[in-house]
Amino acid sequence: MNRPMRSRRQATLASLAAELGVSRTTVSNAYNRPDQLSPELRKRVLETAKRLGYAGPDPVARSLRTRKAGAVGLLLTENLSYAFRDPAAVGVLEGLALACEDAGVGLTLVPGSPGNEDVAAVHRAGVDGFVVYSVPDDDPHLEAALQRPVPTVIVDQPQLEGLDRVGPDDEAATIDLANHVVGLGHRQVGVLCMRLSSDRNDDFVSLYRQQDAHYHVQRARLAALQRTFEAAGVSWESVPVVERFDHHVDDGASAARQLLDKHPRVTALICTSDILALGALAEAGRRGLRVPADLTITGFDGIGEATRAGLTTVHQPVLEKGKAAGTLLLGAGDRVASKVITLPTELRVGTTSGPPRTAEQHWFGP
Amino acid sequence: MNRPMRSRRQATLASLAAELGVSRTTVSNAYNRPDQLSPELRKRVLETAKRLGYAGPDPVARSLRTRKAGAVGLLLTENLSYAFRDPAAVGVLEGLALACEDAGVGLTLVPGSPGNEDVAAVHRAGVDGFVVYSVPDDDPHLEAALQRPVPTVIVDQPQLEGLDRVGPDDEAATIDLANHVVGLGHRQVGVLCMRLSSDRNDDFVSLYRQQDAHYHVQRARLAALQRTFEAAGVSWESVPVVERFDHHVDDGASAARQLLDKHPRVTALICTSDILALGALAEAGRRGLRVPADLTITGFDGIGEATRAGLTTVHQPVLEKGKAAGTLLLGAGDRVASKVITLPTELRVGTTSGPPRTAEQHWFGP
DNA sequence: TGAACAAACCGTAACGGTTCAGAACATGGT
DNA sequence: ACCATGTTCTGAACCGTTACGGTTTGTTCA
Repeated sequence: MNRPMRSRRQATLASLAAELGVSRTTVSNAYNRPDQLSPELRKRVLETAKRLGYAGPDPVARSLRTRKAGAVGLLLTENLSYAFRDPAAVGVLEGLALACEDAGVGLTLVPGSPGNEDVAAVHRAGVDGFVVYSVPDDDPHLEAALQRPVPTVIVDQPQLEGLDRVGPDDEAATIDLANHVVGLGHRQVGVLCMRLSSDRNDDFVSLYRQQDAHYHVQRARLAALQRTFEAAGVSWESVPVVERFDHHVDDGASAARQLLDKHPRVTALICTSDILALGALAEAGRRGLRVPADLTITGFDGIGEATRAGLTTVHQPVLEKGKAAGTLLLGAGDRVASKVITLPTELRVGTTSGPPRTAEQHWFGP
Repeated sequence: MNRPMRSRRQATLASLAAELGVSRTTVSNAYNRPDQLSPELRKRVLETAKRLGYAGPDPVARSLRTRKAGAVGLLLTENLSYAFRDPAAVGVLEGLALACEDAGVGLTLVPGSPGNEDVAAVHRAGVDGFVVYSVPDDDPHLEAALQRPVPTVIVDQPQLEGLDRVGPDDEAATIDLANHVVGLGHRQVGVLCMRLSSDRNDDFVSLYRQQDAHYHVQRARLAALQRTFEAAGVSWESVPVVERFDHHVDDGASAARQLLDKHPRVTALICTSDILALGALAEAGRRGLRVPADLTITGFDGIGEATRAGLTTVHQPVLEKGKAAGTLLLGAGDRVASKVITLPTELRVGTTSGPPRTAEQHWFGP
């Protein structure tokens, strides 16, 4: 124990009132409505409180009475590290925390009971609302949150009718990016993507698995790529897509390795996140491939390290995303219609994208 | 509003009991002690609950009665971004979140009411304990937390007698690093450090300010550097130290610029964090300085990006730090003595440190 | 037959506050 | 002397739950 021993039992508002010979109401007012009692009495109350080691009204009891928990809950995907290791996710967290701080409420990370579908923690969380960040379409925790009589806001995914949501237009953004790559002349491309479903598949991805992905964001990005490349005359079936369940830089590297080993003629690697792209970049270096001369690499998100590495990517305002989610939730009290906020994205062309290697340019020669 | 309209008033345990014609105790038992009632009745209770839109016992009321909030509070420094932008801090957060998840409790980020000393949020937080991360020696929020009748664990700083704490041995680790730099032959060094006090000073630091720093960690690191370099015959007064209030890569770059502009003959830049070092690295590149041929740069923390950049740094196990804080706090219930956990650190020599430039080696020549 | 015991359920008293409608008293205006 | 107004404080109800110590009912077994 690192606290000094107080009296036999912790002081309460009632014991304080008894000690002072005043009513509980008065003590309560001393803390919450200073104008409701004389300054002298208030001073006496506060002094006695200090003497008795009373740190003010119990937050939980107060919450019960006022029907305000003073905190919003954040539901992350089952794997916490997944969220903390990606600066894009951390950015959302920061934005949300900022919004909460502004409103003077806490932000509670609700334990996800990794792996299993134990949803009890969602029911046990003393919060005034939930922000659900990037979970699969049929996530049980989301469902549990919706059962609670508090508002819920979704960030990124899933996209559900009638629910508040904030996120970018993944499809439009990806089309932009794909057009950039197509415009450079690439026709032999490969794709590195994140987890598509809750069953692990660190391997190439079938067309079916792409379309059946449980994660809306990945599904939308892949679909947008498919659409754009097919419009450019590239058969999507011929485009190798490699998936990674985990989401570290090393996973991006190993995915790039796997893809390039099998498809060495690929001239561009489109990654659905910057983290994966950074890994791909490392792998390219390891293979002695010059970027972008030998290989174009693109990311998605626009995290700081990507900018520093000169990565061509789609930047999305993650901080604003978190903030928007927070303000949306905190202002959801008496709103009647659901609200969807679409955030702007920006294609940022860096130094990792360029025309395909000259060896292949005879395709376009005279 | 994004929730369907329930009945006139939210269902409670009592209304459910009334509807069913059983006692509240029984309904409570249906949720908390299934063995205390017949399976049929329990099923009936749960079904009726679903029909009435009752999502289970109210968490706040339950907390009041059981005297368990089911969450621990995290107190960060006044500036949230400060914490989220540094992967080292995020690592601690992740570790702590992991420990909380294991224990099935939430992790609440307590709003710090930026800048001002409004400590109310600490008193309003419904939590079973506090983790205080890296705050100045006299932080009012820490003081407020200690007043609450719940255990508190400190991470990194401050170092206070009789309080639980987890952190590395900053002094020993820094001495290791300094000896490495000294051993390479550097005698003209500069230092980039983080905020030393709550008053902003983006400038060179006086000796007095170094020793009077309100942040224990920075004070310890600077003191260790001073000790080691003076032992090597370097007058510490001649060593330029530049401070940055904020803590982004750009701040490291500008600090390096400021220092090198005034002291171009410096052969090594010791930074008290990897973030600052990464900035210094960028600035060196901008100046056309080769690292380490022209300039040695070192960091502190061992974050991922630093490793990828080949930075010479001191690695500390941030994830374990957070985890240790969590387990320490969660197990603090009936402990009687305060506990201090010192984490191991490791000097990681990368490709950014080497002997000083040859031009100056005539100092040591025959 | 009835004592013993387990299973199923219940009543009451907290848990520690906030809120609201007044009571008691003083002040000032007419 | 009377009423209106304001200040300061109080009593009781209520927030939704769980802990604790019962009671009731049914079964088993000597």
